[in-house]
Amino acid sequence: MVKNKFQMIYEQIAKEIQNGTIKAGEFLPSEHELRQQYHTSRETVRKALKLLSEQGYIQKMQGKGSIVLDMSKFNFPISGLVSYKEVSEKLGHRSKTTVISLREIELDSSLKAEFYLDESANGTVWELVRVRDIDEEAIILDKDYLLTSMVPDLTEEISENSLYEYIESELGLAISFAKKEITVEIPTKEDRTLLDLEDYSLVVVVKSHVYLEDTTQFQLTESRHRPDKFRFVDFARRRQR
Amino acid sequence: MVKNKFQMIYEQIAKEIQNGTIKAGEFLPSEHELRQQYHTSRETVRKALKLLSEQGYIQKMQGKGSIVLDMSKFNFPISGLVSYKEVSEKLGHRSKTTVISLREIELDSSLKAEFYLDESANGTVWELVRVRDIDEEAIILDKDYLLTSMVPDLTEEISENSLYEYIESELGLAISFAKKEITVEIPTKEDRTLLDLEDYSLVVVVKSHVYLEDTTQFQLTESRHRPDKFRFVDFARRRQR
DNA sequence: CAGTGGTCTAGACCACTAT
DNA sequence: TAGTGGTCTAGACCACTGT
Repeated sequence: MVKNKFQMIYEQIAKEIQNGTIKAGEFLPSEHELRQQYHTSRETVRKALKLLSEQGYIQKMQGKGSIVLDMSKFNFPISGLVSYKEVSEKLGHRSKTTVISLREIELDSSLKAEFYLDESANGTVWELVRVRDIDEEAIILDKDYLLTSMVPDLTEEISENSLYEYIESELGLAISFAKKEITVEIPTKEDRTLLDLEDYSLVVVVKSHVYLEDTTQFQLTESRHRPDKFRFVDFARRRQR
Repeated sequence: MVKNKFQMIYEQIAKEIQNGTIKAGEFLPSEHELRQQYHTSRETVRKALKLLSEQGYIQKMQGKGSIVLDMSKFNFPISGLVSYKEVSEKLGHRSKTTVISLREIELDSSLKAEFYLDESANGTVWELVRVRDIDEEAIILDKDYLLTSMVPDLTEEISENSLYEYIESELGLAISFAKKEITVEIPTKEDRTLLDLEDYSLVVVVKSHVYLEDTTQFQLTESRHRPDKFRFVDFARRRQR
């Protein structure tokens, strides 16, 4: 699957930490030892350790070694661009996705602005509206806009499964980065109609601009959550100053 | 200040991007050229570019080069562990911090759990309560808990300025990483008393567990925001699968 | 094809931590 | 002092992009 040596080492060690083969609080073998174990150079080992550190698996300490962190304290960070399907599978939620509507619409001014397109641009986007049920309650309203120029064929069936899977595996597009913005807003009529909002007077809105490897923006997602069920967890490292 | 070559290169290029010396959509010089410009090796150049890429300055494209991204689209991500003072300075907000209370309290069960301490542990923590005014309105309630064993002396004066500055510069402690959690809750009486909540029936709560380089947890922060003023922006890259 | 970035190597020297 | 991670080097080969 992945052929890079440093990715292999990363995955191997990550697995050992998840297994409990190496426990929180213990030190990894030194970079020198890992170099021998994996028959590789030190820089390659260090690339793997850098990844582990960024993902919150380990903490590197100069002069001492790399200690394994207790990731159970961090319970599943949702950061780092993961799709709803990937997250909910990890959590083992009883979730269901219903496609409310899927249609091709003309780019209007507001969409052009969101896609940073020129006002003179024209074309169409897919507008996809989905509701996520968790434990039999309609909790999340997902509104997606995708440029039809990049995703020509989209069906309700694909939308019920994972968009990302289809885009990455079938279309071969490489999703690279995103800007996410979390705000709190007053529910729209659509929110009230489609979600089980109970008495809540606000919804949490996660707006994402998603970009491909070639820096073209191809997706805009607005994820509207019932506030009591919303939870965002992030693991962040402080940059050296 | 920073002596590492790759950090210097990173800062230099970052500055040129912020200046507009290199504009969004343009390509950086190739790694080969940068190596010559900075009289260094290619791996060192690559370390700098890796950082730029992680921070959202550039996008690397194999076979083509490194293109400068339009960061104005991302307007100031707040992720990556930056203190309130650092953020509000960047934004140029008219903000004011008021210390409501600062006292030393015994660790109770709930705090021990938050600090992942054994139930048999004992000791004290600083409990610091501050209100942040933005444009003359009380918008954010910050509740901090710091282990007194690590931060023996804390004064109201320090608390009004930046805690992090004091901790890093004065105490020489190295803040390394944090877990952040964003949820939405019903306001407490304290929230209602101290904040200008208007008619809002919910507050956004950002809870952070902050760790030092040696992996000891030393701070717990609960930042409670009036929902209409809350905004969290994040730039995330998708990990290769 | 030439030019670009991606991976990997073997080795050097430095800074920090322990004993 | 020995062992650890942090930085830097010079070079090799590969994969991808454009012409």
